[in-house]
Amino acid sequence: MKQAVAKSEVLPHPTAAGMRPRVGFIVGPTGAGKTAFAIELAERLGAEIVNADSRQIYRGMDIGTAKPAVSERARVRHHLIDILEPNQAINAAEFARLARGAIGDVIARGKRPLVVGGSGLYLRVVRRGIFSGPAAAPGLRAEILARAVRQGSPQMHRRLGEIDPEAAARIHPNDLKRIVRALEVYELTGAPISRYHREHAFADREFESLTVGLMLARAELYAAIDRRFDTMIAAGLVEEVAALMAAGNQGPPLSSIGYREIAAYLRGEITLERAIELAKRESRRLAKRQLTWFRAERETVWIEPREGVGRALRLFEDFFAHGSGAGDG
RNA sequence: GGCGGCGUACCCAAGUGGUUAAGGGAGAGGUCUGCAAAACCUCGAUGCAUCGGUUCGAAUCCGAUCGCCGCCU
Repeated sequence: MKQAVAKSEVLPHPTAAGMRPRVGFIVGPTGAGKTAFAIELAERLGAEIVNADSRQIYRGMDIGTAKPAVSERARVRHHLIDILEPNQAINAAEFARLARGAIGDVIARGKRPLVVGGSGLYLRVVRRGIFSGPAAAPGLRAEILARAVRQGSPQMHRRLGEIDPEAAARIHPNDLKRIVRALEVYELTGAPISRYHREHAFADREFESLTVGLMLARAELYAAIDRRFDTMIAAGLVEEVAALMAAGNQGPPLSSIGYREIAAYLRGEITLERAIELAKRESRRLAKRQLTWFRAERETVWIEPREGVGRALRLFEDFFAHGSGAGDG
Protein backbone atom coordinates (compact mmCIF):
# COMPACT_ATOMS: atom_id res chain seq x y z
CA MET A 1 0.00 0.00 0.00
CA LYS A 2 2.63 2.50 1.08
CA GLN A 3 4.51 1.83 -2.16
CA ALA A 4 1.65 2.51 -4.52
CA VAL A 5 3.52 5.42 -6.04
CA ALA A 6 6.51 3.33 -6.97
CA LYS A 7 4.18 0.80 -8.49
CA SER A 8 2.69 3.20 -10.96
CA GLU A 9 6.15 4.44 -11.89
CA VAL A 10 7.33 1.04 -12.98
CA LEU A 11 4.13 0.32 -14.85
CA PRO A 12 4.13 2.44 -17.97
CA HIS A 13 0.98 1.44 -19.75
CA PRO A 14 1.81 -0.40 -22.96
CA THR A 15 0.43 1.85 -25.64
CA ALA A 16 1.58 -0.32 -28.51
CA ALA A 17 -0.39 -3.29 -27.28
CA GLY A 18 -1.96 -3.87 -30.65
CA MET A 19 1.41 -4.40 -32.19
CA ARG A 20 2.49 -7.15 -29.91
CA PRO A 21 2.38 -10.70 -31.20
CA ARG A 22 -0.73 -12.71 -30.52
CA VAL A 23 -0.79 -15.94 -28.60
CA GLY A 24 -3.75 -18.21 -28.01
CA PHE A 25 -4.30 -20.15 -24.80
CA ILE A 26 -6.37 -23.24 -24.12
CA VAL A 27 -6.73 -23.91 -20.41
CA GLY A 28 -8.86 -26.19 -18.30
CA PRO A 29 -8.80 -28.70 -15.49
CA THR A 30 -7.33 -32.13 -15.91
CA GLY A 31 -9.69 -34.44 -17.72
CA ALA A 32 -11.66 -31.71 -19.46
CA GLY A 33 -10.39 -32.77 -22.88
CA LYS A 34 -7.81 -30.12 -23.67
CA THR A 35 -5.55 -32.34 -25.73
CA ALA A 36 -8.00 -33.53 -28.36
CA PHE A 37 -9.68 -30.15 -28.48
CA ALA A 38 -6.43 -28.29 -28.92
CA ILE A 39 -5.12 -30.57 -31.62
CA GLU A 40 -8.21 -30.24 -33.74
CA LEU A 41 -8.23 -26.52 -33.18
CA ALA A 42 -4.55 -26.14 -34.00
CA GLU A 43 -4.93 -28.13 -37.21
CA ARG A 44 -7.72 -25.91 -38.43
CA LEU A 45 -5.97 -22.78 -37.27
CA GLY A 46 -2.57 -23.56 -38.67
CA ALA A 47 -1.17 -23.36 -35.17
CA GLU A 48 1.54 -25.11 -33.25
CA ILE A 49 1.03 -26.17 -29.67
CA VAL A 50 3.21 -25.04 -26.80
CA ASN A 51 2.71 -27.31 -23.83
CA ALA A 52 1.96 -25.72 -20.46
CA ASP A 53 1.57 -28.89 -18.45
CA SER A 54 4.21 -29.21 -15.76
CA ARG A 55 4.48 -32.99 -16.14
CA GLN A 56 4.19 -33.57 -19.85
CA ILE A 57 7.54 -31.85 -20.02
CA TYR A 58 9.11 -35.07 -18.82
CA ARG A 59 10.19 -38.06 -20.85
CA GLY A 60 8.87 -41.30 -19.52
CA MET A 61 5.69 -39.77 -18.15
CA ASP A 62 3.27 -40.59 -20.91
CA ILE A 63 0.30 -42.60 -19.76
CA GLY A 64 -0.20 -40.89 -16.41
CA THR A 65 -0.02 -37.40 -17.87
CA ALA A 66 -2.33 -38.23 -20.77
CA LYS A 67 0.39 -36.91 -23.02
CA PRO A 68 -0.64 -36.48 -26.65
CA ALA A 69 0.30 -39.58 -28.60
CA VAL A 70 3.06 -39.60 -31.17
CA SER A 71 0.41 -39.86 -33.86
CA GLU A 72 -1.28 -36.76 -32.52
CA ARG A 73 2.00 -34.92 -32.38
CA ALA A 74 2.49 -35.82 -36.02
CA ARG A 75 -0.66 -33.93 -36.88
CA VAL A 76 0.33 -30.77 -35.04
CA ARG A 77 3.79 -29.76 -33.98
CA HIS A 78 4.18 -29.68 -30.19
CA HIS A 79 6.74 -27.83 -28.13
CA LEU A 80 8.01 -28.40 -24.59
CA ILE A 81 6.98 -32.01 -24.44
CA ASP A 82 9.62 -34.60 -23.52
CA ILE A 83 12.33 -32.03 -23.06
CA LEU A 84 13.51 -33.10 -19.61
CA GLU A 85 14.64 -36.30 -17.99
CA PRO A 86 12.57 -37.29 -14.96
CA ASN A 87 15.35 -36.43 -12.56
CA GLN A 88 15.76 -32.89 -13.88
CA ALA A 89 14.15 -30.07 -12.00
CA ILE A 90 12.35 -27.14 -13.53
CA ASN A 91 10.65 -24.12 -12.06
CA ALA A 92 8.28 -21.40 -13.09
CA ALA A 93 11.01 -18.98 -14.19
CA GLU A 94 12.76 -21.55 -16.31
CA PHE A 95 9.49 -22.63 -17.78
CA ALA A 96 8.58 -19.07 -18.68
CA ARG A 97 11.89 -18.68 -20.45
CA LEU A 98 11.44 -21.90 -22.40
CA ALA A 99 7.84 -21.22 -23.29
CA ARG A 100 8.49 -17.71 -24.44
CA GLY A 101 11.37 -19.00 -26.50
CA ALA A 102 9.14 -21.60 -28.10
CA ILE A 103 6.46 -19.00 -28.79
CA GLY A 104 9.00 -16.74 -30.42
CA ASP A 105 10.18 -19.63 -32.54
CA VAL A 106 6.68 -20.45 -33.71
CA ILE A 107 5.98 -16.85 -34.62
CA ALA A 108 9.31 -16.49 -36.38
CA ARG A 109 8.28 -19.34 -38.67
CA GLY A 110 5.02 -17.64 -39.46
CA LYS A 111 2.83 -19.98 -37.45
CA ARG A 112 0.33 -19.25 -34.73
CA PRO A 113 1.22 -20.23 -31.17
CA LEU A 114 -1.37 -22.00 -29.08
CA VAL A 115 -0.37 -22.56 -25.48
CA VAL A 116 -2.21 -25.53 -23.98
CA GLY A 117 -2.13 -26.66 -20.39
CA GLY A 118 -3.49 -26.63 -16.89
CA SER A 119 -0.63 -25.49 -14.70
CA GLY A 120 -1.91 -22.19 -13.38
CA LEU A 121 1.35 -20.63 -12.30
CA TYR A 122 3.14 -21.67 -15.46
CA LEU A 123 0.42 -20.17 -17.59
CA ARG A 124 0.58 -16.98 -15.60
CA VAL A 125 4.33 -16.53 -15.93
CA VAL A 126 4.25 -17.25 -19.64
CA ARG A 127 1.74 -14.47 -20.09
CA ARG A 128 2.97 -11.98 -17.55
CA GLY A 129 6.54 -12.90 -16.72
CA ILE A 130 8.14 -13.48 -13.35
CA PHE A 131 10.25 -11.21 -11.16
CA SER A 132 13.94 -11.34 -11.89
CA GLY A 133 15.11 -12.23 -8.45
CA PRO A 134 17.63 -14.87 -7.53
CA ALA A 135 16.98 -18.45 -8.51
CA ALA A 136 16.57 -21.05 -5.85
CA ALA A 137 19.82 -21.80 -4.09
CA PRO A 138 19.57 -25.46 -3.10
CA GLY A 139 22.19 -25.33 -0.38
CA LEU A 140 20.83 -22.24 1.29
CA ARG A 141 17.28 -23.47 0.90
CA ALA A 142 18.12 -26.75 2.58
CA GLU A 143 19.79 -24.85 5.39
CA ILE A 144 16.77 -22.61 5.95
CA LEU A 145 14.51 -25.61 5.78
CA ALA A 146 16.57 -27.43 8.40
CA ARG A 147 16.31 -24.38 10.64
CA ALA A 148 12.56 -24.32 10.06
CA VAL A 149 12.23 -27.93 11.05
CA ARG A 150 14.03 -27.18 14.32
CA GLN A 151 12.22 -23.97 15.14
CA GLY A 152 8.83 -24.55 13.60
CA SER A 153 7.29 -22.62 10.77
CA PRO A 154 5.53 -20.00 12.94
CA GLN A 155 8.91 -19.02 14.37
CA MET A 156 10.30 -18.66 10.85
CA HIS A 157 7.26 -16.59 9.99
CA ARG A 158 8.02 -14.28 12.90
CA ARG A 159 11.57 -13.90 11.67
CA LEU A 160 10.26 -13.07 8.20
CA GLY A 161 8.02 -10.48 9.80
CA GLU A 162 11.08 -8.68 11.09
CA ILE A 163 12.83 -8.38 7.76
CA ASP A 164 9.83 -8.26 5.42
CA PRO A 165 6.56 -7.43 7.14
CA GLU A 166 4.78 -7.04 3.82
CA ALA A 167 5.58 -10.59 2.75
CA ALA A 168 4.85 -11.93 6.21
CA ALA A 169 1.42 -10.36 6.10
CA ARG A 170 0.64 -12.17 2.87
CA ILE A 171 2.06 -15.55 3.80
CA HIS A 172 0.29 -17.78 6.29
CA PRO A 173 2.45 -18.86 9.28
CA ASN A 174 2.02 -22.50 8.25
CA ASP A 175 3.01 -21.94 4.65
CA LEU A 176 6.57 -23.11 5.00
CA LYS A 177 7.40 -23.19 1.30
CA ARG A 178 6.71 -19.53 0.78
CA ILE A 179 8.34 -18.51 4.05
CA VAL A 180 11.49 -20.34 3.06
CA ARG A 181 11.50 -18.81 -0.40
CA ALA A 182 11.08 -15.32 1.04
CA LEU A 183 13.92 -15.83 3.51
CA GLU A 184 16.05 -17.32 0.78
CA VAL A 185 15.62 -14.27 -1.43
CA TYR A 186 16.41 -11.99 1.48
CA GLU A 187 19.56 -13.82 2.46
CA LEU A 188 20.70 -13.96 -1.14
CA THR A 189 20.12 -10.31 -1.97
CA GLY A 190 19.50 -8.41 1.22
CA ALA A 191 16.25 -7.22 -0.31
CA PRO A 192 12.78 -8.32 0.73
CA ILE A 193 10.95 -10.50 -1.76
CA SER A 194 7.91 -8.27 -1.44
CA ARG A 195 9.88 -5.50 -3.11
CA TYR A 196 10.70 -7.66 -6.10
CA HIS A 197 7.10 -8.71 -6.37
CA ARG A 198 5.82 -5.20 -6.09
CA GLU A 199 8.18 -3.93 -8.74
CA HIS A 200 7.41 -6.74 -11.11
CA ALA A 201 3.67 -6.89 -10.47
CA PHE A 202 3.17 -9.43 -13.24
CA ALA A 203 3.39 -6.63 -15.74
CA ASP A 204 5.90 -8.19 -18.10
CA ARG A 205 3.62 -8.92 -21.02
CA GLU A 206 5.31 -9.77 -24.28
CA PHE A 207 2.23 -10.51 -26.30
CA GLU A 208 -1.51 -10.18 -26.59
CA SER A 209 -3.42 -13.25 -25.56
CA LEU A 210 -6.85 -14.77 -25.89
CA THR A 211 -7.73 -17.51 -23.47
CA VAL A 212 -10.38 -20.14 -23.98
CA GLY A 213 -11.17 -22.38 -21.02
CA LEU A 214 -12.75 -25.79 -21.23
CA MET A 215 -15.45 -26.30 -18.66
CA LEU A 216 -17.61 -29.27 -17.71
CA ALA A 217 -20.26 -29.61 -15.05
CA ARG A 218 -18.47 -30.71 -11.92
CA ALA A 219 -20.06 -34.15 -11.63
CA GLU A 220 -19.37 -34.81 -15.27
CA LEU A 221 -15.75 -33.75 -14.95
CA TYR A 222 -15.20 -35.98 -11.94
CA ALA A 223 -16.76 -38.94 -13.69
CA ALA A 224 -14.49 -38.35 -16.67
CA ILE A 225 -11.46 -38.16 -14.41
CA ASP A 226 -12.33 -41.44 -12.71
CA ARG A 227 -12.96 -43.15 -16.01
CA ARG A 228 -9.75 -41.87 -17.50
CA PHE A 229 -7.68 -43.17 -14.65
CA ASP A 230 -9.08 -46.65 -15.17
CA THR A 231 -8.06 -46.30 -18.80
CA MET A 232 -4.57 -45.32 -17.76
CA ILE A 233 -4.26 -48.40 -15.58
CA ALA A 234 -5.46 -50.56 -18.44
CA ALA A 235 -2.93 -48.87 -20.72
CA GLY A 236 -0.04 -49.83 -18.47
CA LEU A 237 0.41 -47.04 -15.95
CA VAL A 238 1.68 -49.46 -13.31
CA GLU A 239 4.47 -50.54 -15.65
CA GLU A 240 5.28 -46.94 -16.48
CA VAL A 241 5.67 -46.09 -12.81
CA ALA A 242 7.71 -49.23 -12.21
CA ALA A 243 10.07 -48.16 -14.99
CA LEU A 244 10.52 -44.71 -13.47
CA MET A 245 11.25 -46.27 -10.10
CA ALA A 246 13.67 -48.76 -11.58
CA ALA A 247 15.55 -45.86 -13.11
CA GLY A 248 16.04 -44.50 -9.62
CA ASN A 249 14.02 -41.35 -10.14
CA GLN A 250 13.23 -39.22 -7.15
CA GLY A 251 12.12 -35.92 -8.62
CA PRO A 252 8.83 -34.51 -9.81
CA PRO A 253 7.62 -37.66 -11.60
CA LEU A 254 7.11 -39.83 -8.59
CA SER A 255 5.55 -37.03 -6.58
CA SER A 256 2.91 -36.50 -9.24
CA ILE A 257 -0.70 -37.48 -8.80
CA GLY A 258 -1.30 -40.99 -10.04
CA TYR A 259 2.41 -41.75 -9.96
CA ARG A 260 2.97 -41.44 -6.24
CA GLU A 261 -0.03 -43.61 -5.41
CA ILE A 262 1.02 -46.32 -7.82
CA ALA A 263 4.56 -46.06 -6.45
CA ALA A 264 3.20 -46.67 -2.96
CA TYR A 265 1.45 -49.74 -4.28
CA LEU A 266 4.63 -50.99 -5.92
CA ARG A 267 6.48 -50.51 -2.66
CA GLY A 268 3.89 -52.74 -1.06
CA GLU A 269 2.44 -50.02 1.15
CA ILE A 270 -1.12 -50.11 -0.16
CA THR A 271 -3.23 -52.28 -2.40
CA LEU A 272 -3.66 -51.46 -6.06
CA GLU A 273 -7.34 -50.88 -5.45
CA ARG A 274 -6.54 -48.32 -2.77
CA ALA A 275 -3.92 -46.68 -4.95
CA ILE A 276 -6.44 -46.24 -7.73
CA GLU A 277 -9.00 -44.85 -5.34
CA LEU A 278 -6.51 -42.32 -3.95
CA ALA A 279 -5.22 -41.34 -7.36
CA LYS A 280 -8.72 -40.62 -8.57
CA ARG A 281 -9.50 -38.57 -5.51
CA GLU A 282 -6.30 -36.55 -5.83
CA SER A 283 -7.00 -35.97 -9.50
CA ARG A 284 -10.44 -34.65 -8.63
CA ARG A 285 -8.95 -32.33 -6.05
CA LEU A 286 -6.39 -31.14 -8.53
CA ALA A 287 -9.14 -30.33 -10.99
CA LYS A 288 -10.93 -28.36 -8.31
CA ARG A 289 -7.82 -26.34 -7.48
CA GLN A 290 -7.22 -25.68 -11.14
CA LEU A 291 -10.75 -24.37 -11.50
CA THR A 292 -10.19 -22.08 -8.54
CA TRP A 293 -7.12 -20.72 -10.25
CA PHE A 294 -8.74 -20.27 -13.64
CA ARG A 295 -11.81 -18.63 -12.18
CA ALA A 296 -9.57 -15.88 -10.93
CA GLU A 297 -8.44 -15.18 -14.49
CA ARG A 298 -11.39 -13.05 -15.43
CA GLU A 299 -10.66 -12.74 -19.14
CA THR A 300 -11.08 -16.43 -19.93
CA VAL A 301 -13.84 -17.31 -22.38
CA TRP A 302 -15.41 -20.54 -21.18
CA ILE A 303 -16.82 -23.15 -23.49
CA GLU A 304 -17.95 -26.73 -23.15
CA PRO A 305 -15.81 -29.23 -25.05
CA ARG A 306 -18.91 -30.96 -26.39
CA GLU A 307 -19.82 -27.79 -28.24
CA GLY A 308 -16.99 -28.74 -30.50
CA VAL A 309 -14.22 -26.57 -31.79
CA GLY A 310 -16.40 -24.24 -33.85
CA ARG A 311 -16.82 -21.33 -31.53
CA ALA A 312 -13.24 -21.41 -30.33
CA LEU A 313 -12.11 -21.54 -33.94
CA ARG A 314 -14.04 -18.40 -34.79
CA LEU A 315 -12.75 -16.61 -31.71
CA PHE A 316 -9.15 -17.46 -32.46
CA GLU A 317 -9.41 -16.79 -36.18
CA ASP A 318 -10.69 -13.35 -35.39
CA PHE A 319 -8.09 -12.86 -32.70
CA PHE A 320 -5.15 -13.88 -34.85
CA ALA A 321 -6.37 -12.19 -37.98
CA HIS A 322 -7.82 -8.87 -36.92
CA GLY A 323 -7.45 -8.71 -33.20
CA SER A 324 -10.78 -8.95 -31.50
CA GLY A 325 -9.84 -6.83 -28.56
CA ALA A 326 -10.66 -9.77 -26.33
CA GLY A 327 -7.03 -10.12 -25.45
CA ASP A 328 -5.90 -9.58 -21.93
CA GLY A 329 -2.39 -8.62 -22.87
C1' G B 1 -49.61 -60.49 11.50
C1' G B 2 -46.31 -61.14 16.23
C1' C B 3 -41.69 -60.18 18.78
C1' G B 4 -36.93 -57.76 18.99
C1' G B 5 -33.33 -54.14 17.31
C1' C B 6 -32.23 -49.67 14.87
C1' G B 7 -33.36 -44.58 12.72
C1' U B 8 -28.02 -38.18 14.53
C1' A B 9 -25.20 -34.01 7.98
C1' C B 10 -23.90 -36.79 1.46
C1' C B 11 -21.44 -41.36 4.07
C1' C B 12 -19.47 -43.54 8.73
C1' A B 13 -20.20 -42.18 13.67
C1' A B 14 -19.75 -40.27 19.33
C1' G B 15 -23.30 -38.71 22.52
C1' U B 16 -28.19 -42.62 27.01
C1' G B 17 -31.75 -35.82 30.89
C1' G B 18 -28.38 -29.93 31.71
C1' U B 19 -23.76 -24.54 28.78
C1' U B 20 -23.57 -22.92 21.51
C1' A B 21 -24.90 -31.82 19.11
C1' A B 22 -17.63 -34.91 19.29
C1' G B 23 -14.72 -36.89 15.43
C1' G B 24 -13.52 -38.98 10.65
C1' G B 25 -14.39 -39.54 5.40
C1' A B 26 -16.31 -37.43 1.02
C1' G B 27 -17.38 -32.60 -0.69
C1' A B 28 -17.33 -27.10 -1.21
C1' G B 29 -14.81 -22.26 -1.26
C1' G B 30 -10.09 -19.82 -1.39
C1' U B 31 -4.63 -18.37 -1.57
C1' C B 32 -0.71 -18.63 -4.97
C1' U B 33 5.78 -14.48 -8.38
C1' G B 34 11.72 -19.66 -9.13
C1' C B 35 9.68 -27.52 -6.16
C1' A B 36 2.94 -25.58 -8.54
C1' A B 37 0.04 -32.62 -10.39
C1' A B 38 3.55 -28.68 -5.00
C1' A B 39 2.36 -26.08 -0.51
C1' C B 40 -1.12 -23.58 2.49
C1' C B 41 -6.00 -21.54 4.51
C1' U B 42 -11.38 -21.69 5.49
C1' C B 43 -16.32 -24.20 5.78
C1' G B 44 -21.33 -27.50 6.65
C1' A B 45 -27.03 -30.37 11.35
C1' U B 46 -31.20 -23.56 15.42
C1' G B 47 -30.90 -29.65 14.05
C1' C B 48 -30.99 -35.73 16.20
C1' A B 49 -37.23 -40.21 11.24
C1' U B 50 -42.33 -37.76 12.33
C1' C B 51 -46.05 -36.15 15.73
C1' G B 52 -47.46 -35.77 20.71
C1' G B 53 -46.29 -36.22 25.97
C1' U B 54 -43.26 -36.13 30.77
C1' U B 55 -39.75 -32.45 32.76
C1' C B 56 -37.36 -26.12 34.96
C1' G B 57 -34.62 -28.64 30.90
C1' A B 58 -34.89 -34.24 25.89
C1' A B 59 -31.01 -36.55 20.51
C1' U B 60 -31.23 -38.87 25.29
C1' C B 61 -37.38 -40.85 29.17
C1' C B 62 -42.77 -42.32 27.62
C1' G B 63 -46.59 -43.10 23.66
C1' A B 64 -48.21 -43.32 18.68
C1' U B 65 -46.96 -43.29 13.58
C1' C B 66 -43.56 -44.11 9.48
C1' G B 67 -39.12 -46.56 7.57
C1' C B 68 -35.15 -50.22 7.61
C1' C B 69 -33.06 -54.86 9.54
C1' G B 70 -33.49 -59.62 12.06
C1' C B 71 -36.25 -63.61 14.05
C1' C B 72 -41.02 -66.05 14.44
C1' U B 73 -45.97 -67.41 12.40
